[in-house]
Amino acid sequence: MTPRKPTIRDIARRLGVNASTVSRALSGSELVKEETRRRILREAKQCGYENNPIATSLRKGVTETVGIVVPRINRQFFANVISHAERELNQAGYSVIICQTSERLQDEKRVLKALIRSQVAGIIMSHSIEDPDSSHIRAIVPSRIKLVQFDRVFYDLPGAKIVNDNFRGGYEATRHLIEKGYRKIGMLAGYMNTDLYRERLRGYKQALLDAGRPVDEDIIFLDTIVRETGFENGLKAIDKGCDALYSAGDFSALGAIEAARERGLRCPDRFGIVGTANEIFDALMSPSMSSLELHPDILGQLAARSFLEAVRTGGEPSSATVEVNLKVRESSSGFR
Amino acid sequence: MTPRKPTIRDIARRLGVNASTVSRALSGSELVKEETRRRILREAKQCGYENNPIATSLRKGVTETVGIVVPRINRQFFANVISHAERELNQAGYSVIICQTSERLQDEKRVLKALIRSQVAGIIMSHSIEDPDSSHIRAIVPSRIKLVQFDRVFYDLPGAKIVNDNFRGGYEATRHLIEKGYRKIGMLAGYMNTDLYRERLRGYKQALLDAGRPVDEDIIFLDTIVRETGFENGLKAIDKGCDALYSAGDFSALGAIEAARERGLRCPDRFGIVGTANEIFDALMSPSMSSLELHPDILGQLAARSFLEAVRTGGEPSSATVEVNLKVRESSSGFR
DNA sequence: TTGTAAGCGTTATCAT
DNA sequence: ATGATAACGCTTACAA
Repeated sequence: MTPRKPTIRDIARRLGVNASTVSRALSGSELVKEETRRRILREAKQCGYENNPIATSLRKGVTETVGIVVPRINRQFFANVISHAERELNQAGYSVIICQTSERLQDEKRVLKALIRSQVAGIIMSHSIEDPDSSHIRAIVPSRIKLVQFDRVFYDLPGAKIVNDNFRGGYEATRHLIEKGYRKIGMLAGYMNTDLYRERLRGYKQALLDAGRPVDEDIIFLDTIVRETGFENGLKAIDKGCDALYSAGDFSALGAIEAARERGLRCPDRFGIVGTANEIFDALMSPSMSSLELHPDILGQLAARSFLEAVRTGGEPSSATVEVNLKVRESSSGFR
Repeated sequence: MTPRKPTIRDIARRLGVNASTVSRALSGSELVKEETRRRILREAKQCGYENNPIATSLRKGVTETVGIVVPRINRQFFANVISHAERELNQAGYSVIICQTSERLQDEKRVLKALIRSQVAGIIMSHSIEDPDSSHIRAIVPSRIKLVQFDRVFYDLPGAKIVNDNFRGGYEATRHLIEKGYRKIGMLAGYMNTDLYRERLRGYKQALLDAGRPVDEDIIFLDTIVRETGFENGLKAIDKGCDALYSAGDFSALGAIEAARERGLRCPDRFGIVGTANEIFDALMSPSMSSLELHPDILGQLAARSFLEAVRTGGEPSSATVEVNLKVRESSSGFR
């Protein structure tokens, strides 16, 4: 027999005060006499009272929950962002609802609607690769909800944008390959509907220009960046005379190394490559892979803090750019 | 100016019926005249009505939410379980709140309490390594909440247990090493307060016994299984004459390979190893690492379905054991 | 088949 | 400083 959980009314009755007084005492209002407050707090603790957040939410019209929306929970990068954001938010008393879109526009709409409907206080998201633009997000997310985008962001939406310094990253990776003596450097560039890939590409081009080299659109591959396409485009790049590639992803970089092997070019002697994301396997492969290291932990933390700060101040969440850094390993150690 | 979202009362008023009728119609009750139902549904759709799940939850005393509790969100294995469980649950209309314990008992208690307080319908969890036993879970989780444990489970708790066939896994991995000609096979065994490690160890021992070999407790390392301890214990094992190890984790296996290298033993010729979990890097390393492949996707799916089925039938969620399979690669290809 | 009314547990408003 | 009261939006006996 479970005796029903005590409510503020139970406490009120036992102490001969009114429920509203108990509510005030519990929520730390100034308008309660010190002694009354003490009696209430003691009784509450004593009878194991616990606030019912659902009732509070119904009354207030908002929950202490934040939705995190990512393309895939099980991608290392996103898992790390989520992990760190979750920690921050939990510490601040927020629950976290996690949703994945599987890179599908339809799913993104669906989960956003579900989050809104359950009255989350904020949404921290990285949009799907399928999104043609931000219009559906604008249409679904009401202005009262704090919106924090990270990694893949739409600049025409309100709210915070927490991003990697992708321009800088593309620039450094490419400059590094140039310095190591590679002559014809192509790029596995990713999807141009996503800002972060456009930025990495821009960095790549700028590095070439700054080194007085031509930009050859013919060796810039605007394609998905998975292992298979990395292999295919790697072959094409090599056949077009490339002796190095900067890849906007590590898996496609992996495919490109396989392509070099397929063509009998030893990496790094005859073919250099730099990937992006510094996946665990990069350091363990042979040759080990140079890669642009991102910082999902910091992104997650900043995203969470941006939201929390906005709640505290009542203002808009604030944006940030996170530094990236190049992990130099064997795969780009120089043309010989 | 946002016009307040329509409620069932708004619909009721406009149609000249009672709110309760609208509620019934929307929840698919039989007790509504076909025509009335149609009018209500049409009006609801037309005015963009959306049910407020918070009000429903307050009324019913339970939400359509499931809590998933794991030691770390960003561990590949757990991220995969979560990802697949989330998909199943979302499809069934459930939200998913994800919590991590960082392997700490205190955090586990905290998040469990938070989930209970927010009235989740079920909890899918894998307990923390720090847990001495199941008593805190029993104390916190009320019987009305469906409990589904996976991977790391306590058998003395009610509810479902979805586990890998760890005994079989440990057995197969060890038998494989025996067949490949390794003579003295040790084990990086993990934590004995966790059933899954006990089972893998049991499998290891049984395989040795079945092959007529002695079980030497001196080369069974009951320690954490991370890269560092894998290295340290790998050194010890080698110094005790081991020429092979079965490791209950891939990272510790990695450390052990490094230990072999440190001692000048070539893997796999003079030192064989089989890891566990089939992490992505296993296939990319050199030598590539043999590993016991687990199936987090299936675990996640089964855990979610077990919960959903229990809700449907009103009964207890049902348990399952998932097959594991050995991925044979270079690191165990034979003593020479 | 539909309406009435009470209530889930909390908080905000107004009055005292 | 406290109390009374009315919501928040929905569901469910019970009545009609």
